[in-house]
Amino acid sequence: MDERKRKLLKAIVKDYVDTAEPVGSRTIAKKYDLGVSSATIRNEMSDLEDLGYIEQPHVSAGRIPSQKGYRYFVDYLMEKESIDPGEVSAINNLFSHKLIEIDEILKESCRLLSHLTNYTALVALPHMEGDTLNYLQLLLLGTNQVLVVMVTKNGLVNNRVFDFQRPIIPDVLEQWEQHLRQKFLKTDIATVNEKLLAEMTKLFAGECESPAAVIAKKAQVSGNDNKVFLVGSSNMLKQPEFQDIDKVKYILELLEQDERMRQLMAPVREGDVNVSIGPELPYAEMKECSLVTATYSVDGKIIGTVGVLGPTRMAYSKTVSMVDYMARQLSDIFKIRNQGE
Amino acid sequence: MDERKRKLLKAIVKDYVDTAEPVGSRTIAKKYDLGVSSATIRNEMSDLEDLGYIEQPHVSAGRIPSQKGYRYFVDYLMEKESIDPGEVSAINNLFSHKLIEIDEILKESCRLLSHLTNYTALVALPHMEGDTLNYLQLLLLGTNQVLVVMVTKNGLVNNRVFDFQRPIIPDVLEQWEQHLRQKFLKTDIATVNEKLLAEMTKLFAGECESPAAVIAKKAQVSGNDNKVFLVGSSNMLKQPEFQDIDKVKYILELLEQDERMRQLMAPVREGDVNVSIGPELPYAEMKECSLVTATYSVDGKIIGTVGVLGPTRMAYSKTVSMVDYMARQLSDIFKIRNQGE
DNA sequence: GTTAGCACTCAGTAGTGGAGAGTGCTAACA
DNA sequence: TGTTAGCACTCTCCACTACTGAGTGCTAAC
Repeated sequence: MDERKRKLLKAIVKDYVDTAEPVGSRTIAKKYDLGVSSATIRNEMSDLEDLGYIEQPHVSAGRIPSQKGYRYFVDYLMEKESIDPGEVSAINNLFSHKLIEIDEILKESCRLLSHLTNYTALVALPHMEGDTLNYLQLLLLGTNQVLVVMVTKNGLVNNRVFDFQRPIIPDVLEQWEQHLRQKFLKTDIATVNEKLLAEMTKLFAGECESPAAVIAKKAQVSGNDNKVFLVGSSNMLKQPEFQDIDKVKYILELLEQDERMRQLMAPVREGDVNVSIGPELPYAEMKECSLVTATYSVDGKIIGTVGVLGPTRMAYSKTVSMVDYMARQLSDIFKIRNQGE
Repeated sequence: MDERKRKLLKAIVKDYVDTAEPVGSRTIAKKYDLGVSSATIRNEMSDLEDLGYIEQPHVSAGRIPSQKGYRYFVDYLMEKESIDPGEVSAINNLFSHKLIEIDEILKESCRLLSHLTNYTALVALPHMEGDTLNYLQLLLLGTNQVLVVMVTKNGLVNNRVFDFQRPIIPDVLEQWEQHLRQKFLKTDIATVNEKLLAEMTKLFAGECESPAAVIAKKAQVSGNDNKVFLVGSSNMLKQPEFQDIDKVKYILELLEQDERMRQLMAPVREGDVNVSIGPELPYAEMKECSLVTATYSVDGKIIGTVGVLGPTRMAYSKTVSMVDYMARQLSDIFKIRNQGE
């Protein structure tokens, strides 16, 4: 790969991303100033094809970047693009204290990301690893109902209502509370979830009305571990490469499967933006898609992921900048929140 | 409309729903036992077309039902279809106490409805009209933070954390609590939301750290008023009439607009199943769609809506039964929940 | 090593000609 | 008067063909 080939590959990727049409040698010669004629470009393109960076849909068509070609572009050729000031302020606006719930902030981030990139945006919610139980209170609602309030260090509040067969004496309730507090306060959430059920069953011993399965579920501190927001799946339909209903149908069906999306958004590595191109993605249906993700974190601990899914023919540079910026902003927001508490 | 025309229209609708192909007179004569020849059917079809119940895509094609034809079918011809036992048990299974959160139940209902009908399912979450504040407690988290827990009669739990500039004295907190309880317990949520902010601002007078907008939002009992679950939009792509990307693109874009979906799911009338056919829907993009909705309620009060969106060429009978059953089951669930309290 | 020129390939498009489905009309029939 | 068989007619759909244009690879000259 000499310098000229690199320039050529870059030009091919750029043009193909812009036009969605296979790029011919004459087009390159006219539009991009490589200082050589189309014949030379033809020779170089032939080399690039032999090397596997570009391919030809059919013999009389131009070339399009291969997965390897995109990978090379993303790893070595892509220049960092600065984000449009209007777009920066749109993102900053979002975080300017108008929203309270973490959920809402993330949902709106997702919406905005989709809107700014014109692709499909995904945001995986913060998970609770490393979080601890900071507060636990049992409250009597009426005579036969107990409300359990649990608050974690990171500000996650959980409520559970338990129905009992006979009235609860406040003194007993306080005993229970003391007991549970001693056992679980300052404990990390994983341990709480592991042991709280056993403890509660022991305490409530047969007096609680709900079936065992319900109690089991109630005795868990549940967070947003499992949630993935997804906005703009209809943007897929706007891409010229997805004009085929069957192709796009499988993609959209996949997008509707929360579990799959969760796996897709599992954090890869911290700090950096990660780009997965076509066949690098774990689902065959997405072999013509690319995913750009970045993690957001607090205290160096990854707590969630933001991402953008589009066609492999994606505006990588812009998308990477955007996802990166959004992730950083989210990390900042959570830092501010945690300081406030 | 004599009996024979009715039978004919019914046959045309049935066949078109099954095959998605315009129905010809010979097809009817062969497949449906009307006791007359195709020539007679042709004459009758010509009449039905004059009356506006069916139409011809082009001169040498069969007939398809018009919006008026579907309307007549739904209002007068459709027979109530009993639901497949397997499907009934699938629905009942869903409600067999495995899920705790109302949210989860509704989300799963939506998912199931989409899965059973093969169309797009919508569930609008219960709103709080008529609900009252049943419980209010202020809890000290650390020294500078107050957790406000509010529980409504219908079991909606709300938590709000307020940050204060200086430590809060427990006695003061109790005073505040007494005051707020006197003012708002047993009050309906609308009034609470209207007046709680003013009251809190008065009490907390300048000591609270958050900006005014955040306090305002925190001083609201927020429910699920605005949420609409939507599952199975990719099912739209499976319909033969939606093989045209542009058509389906506009529909999917519409489905992504929460506000629009909220309006679509605004309850129409109680108890009954409502069917909106094509142009009867408020959005032009949906002129080839039909929506079947039913409300679910507690104590005769509508609290939410379930619905199924599909092509106008919809299996109305089955869909109506399904939506109806699901709505009734949801009403039952909420009744049981309320009795439990 | 670069370039101009040229033959060649192939997707895409427009035009053409059945084939088939379905109708409307007419005339005969019960 | 209502029903039916028959037939001409219309129009979509599909396959086939020819043409065009984009783009290549190769060769020979610079």
